[in-house]
Amino acid sequence: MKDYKRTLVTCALPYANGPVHIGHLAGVYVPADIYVRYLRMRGKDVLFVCGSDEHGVPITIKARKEGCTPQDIVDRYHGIIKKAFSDFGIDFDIYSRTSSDIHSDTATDFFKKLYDEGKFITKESEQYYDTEAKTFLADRYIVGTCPKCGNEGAYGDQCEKCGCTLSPEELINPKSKLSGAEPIKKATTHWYLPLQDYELWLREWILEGHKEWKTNVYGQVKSWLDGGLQPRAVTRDLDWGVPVPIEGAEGKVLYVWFDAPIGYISNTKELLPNDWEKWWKSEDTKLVHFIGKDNIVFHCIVFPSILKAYGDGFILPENVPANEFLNLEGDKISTSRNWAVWLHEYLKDFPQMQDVLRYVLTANAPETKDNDFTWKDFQTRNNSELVAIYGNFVNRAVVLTHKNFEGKVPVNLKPEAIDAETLNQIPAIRAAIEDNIEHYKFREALKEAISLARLGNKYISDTEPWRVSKTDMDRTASILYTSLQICANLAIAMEPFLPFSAKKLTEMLCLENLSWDQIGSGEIIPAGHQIAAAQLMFSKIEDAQIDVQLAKLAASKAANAEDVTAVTLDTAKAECIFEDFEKMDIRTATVLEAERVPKTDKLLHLKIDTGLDKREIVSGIAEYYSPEEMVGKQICILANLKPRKIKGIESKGMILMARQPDGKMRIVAPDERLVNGATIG
RNA sequence: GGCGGGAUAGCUCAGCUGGUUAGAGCGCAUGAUUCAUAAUCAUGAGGUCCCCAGUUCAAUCCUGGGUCCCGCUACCA
Repeated sequence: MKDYKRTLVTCALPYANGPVHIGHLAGVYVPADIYVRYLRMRGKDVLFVCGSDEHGVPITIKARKEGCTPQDIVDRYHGIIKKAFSDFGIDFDIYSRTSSDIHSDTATDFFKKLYDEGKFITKESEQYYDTEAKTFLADRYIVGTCPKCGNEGAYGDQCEKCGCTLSPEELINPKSKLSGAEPIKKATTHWYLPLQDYELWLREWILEGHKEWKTNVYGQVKSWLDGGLQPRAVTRDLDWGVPVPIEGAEGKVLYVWFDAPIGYISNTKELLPNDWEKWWKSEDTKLVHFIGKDNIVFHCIVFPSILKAYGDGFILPENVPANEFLNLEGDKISTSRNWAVWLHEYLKDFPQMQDVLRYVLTANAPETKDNDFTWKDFQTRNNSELVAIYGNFVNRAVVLTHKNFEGKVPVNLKPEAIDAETLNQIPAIRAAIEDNIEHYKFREALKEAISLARLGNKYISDTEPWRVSKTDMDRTASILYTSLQICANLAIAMEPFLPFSAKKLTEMLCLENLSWDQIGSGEIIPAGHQIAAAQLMFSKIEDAQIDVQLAKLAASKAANAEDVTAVTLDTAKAECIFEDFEKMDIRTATVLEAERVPKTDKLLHLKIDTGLDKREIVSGIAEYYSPEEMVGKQICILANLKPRKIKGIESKGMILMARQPDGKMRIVAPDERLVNGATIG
């Protein structure tokens, strides 16, 4: 392996439109923090960089909703997020923000250089434009009726009621969120980074050069590369962000995904104005990006391509250890559904128990696949691992020392073989911890570290100092001497994982300035050294505390269920006149034939008898009805809807459906058999 | 439908380039112990390694097909 002089560690910039939850912590920040703390304990030169990602459309939406400015929003969440990280011991060298001036300058410089050197291409496209507000509309700024569920408040990119993804063109009756006006299509020009130009280079760099990357990362990159890369827009029509530094580009900003990763660089610059370049432009700097799996493409394809295009010696990541996702009690974590454990709330309910969460999230980290966080597991791991194994061992050793030697580390008067045999196992454990951390396997590394405490418990059980002390104080001295050395080893080995309790342990042992290299030594604490009174590092978590958390989640779930019903039933539509209704040609019809549209999941291809004619309809009901049960069914259709081609089939009309609170669609059919073609009115 | 990831003990997960009785932690059972936050230590029970076929002297691991779960993506008038 290459010998690097320093390591630059970055964490995905959290998006400043909400607080952070356990999923963020488990996937990105805790593993990165372990890695950094480990390197620091080893005396390595490390820089740990992060910050808030503060641009982009969702923040402007939130601001509008709350009647404040985007800056107000990001100021609020930047503060909350920064505090949460600091409270959990995630000690960045700098946690800055992309709304800073230095970031704006850096991102501008990147864009300008690429622009000047002709690294972009421009494309003109038609996008929705609000003539009253005189601005182009981002997808999120367009609302209309969802074509799938009829929700009138669907956004241009997504309907939050049925959860489907949309494009603005799909919305029925699109309206601008800004002015309420009906938007018009207008041409706009944007700059694109032609990623396909970097395809060969990316292939060589990652597919050939980094086969050791995690399978999920490698696989995803390969999938993108094999699928062929497309030019990617790097600008947007928006007024919140870094302005595009070109004449005639007023009202345009850099796309948030262009500027956000540059934030790693600008934050480094902010911290080290004169010295930042060695972290970004020296071949002997090792760059590691910690991210979640949703960010793989940006960190492995887009950002490296930007750096490559920029040139000037910027280094590329040596690894991108992306984690999978953490679920909560069997369901996906969701901010909008309030299905999450928020860090600031956790600390209210479990004050001073950061390490317990750090432990559980690491022991059950989603390193190879999505994992589930359950409160029951949280409780069990705390009680039977942290309390019973780690905390208990330390407590045994310290209490016995006070009982027998007034809290002074005894002299190793009468060593026996088992002492050395026990201590001799520590170097192997240390090596395993190191190897696992260096390969980003933190779950396994933690297990090894905890095994030190297991070793200690076994040693005490085997040597029985409480019994020996009745007859042989010299031997007791050696046993406790050895036990305390194991405690000291633990204090060092656990520091990267559980820094708060490691600090407690270090204080209990009255030690300071420990370094990683001491792990394996049987002489960390000298004889005669006074240690402090025993204090508990961890305490038991009772069922009642867990029940409170489960009740909280149950309340969230109940609130959501009600919400869904309310939204489903309540979206009253605007008044219309009889003539509006009269335009609709709604009729009865009977399904003659039905089959699945090949290569789709949701579409049925139906042939129906409308009385007037026999025609074909494509309908997205395959999830709810099989072709067999559709044949012969009488249905109601909107017969004069403008035909539209779906998957190459001309669909003439639309079946009337009713959506149920659970989201499923049911056919609205006549109560009794009617003649086909009867108009409904 | 396309692509990627996953499926191994009751639970959460390891298993490197195919090779003797498939591992760990928790949980469970039994025994020991009482210094310690009813903690610890020992022993044990638990597995058709998702299914089918193939390659091989040999498959949890490789190949093909299938099923189920997660993510991205297409489709929904």
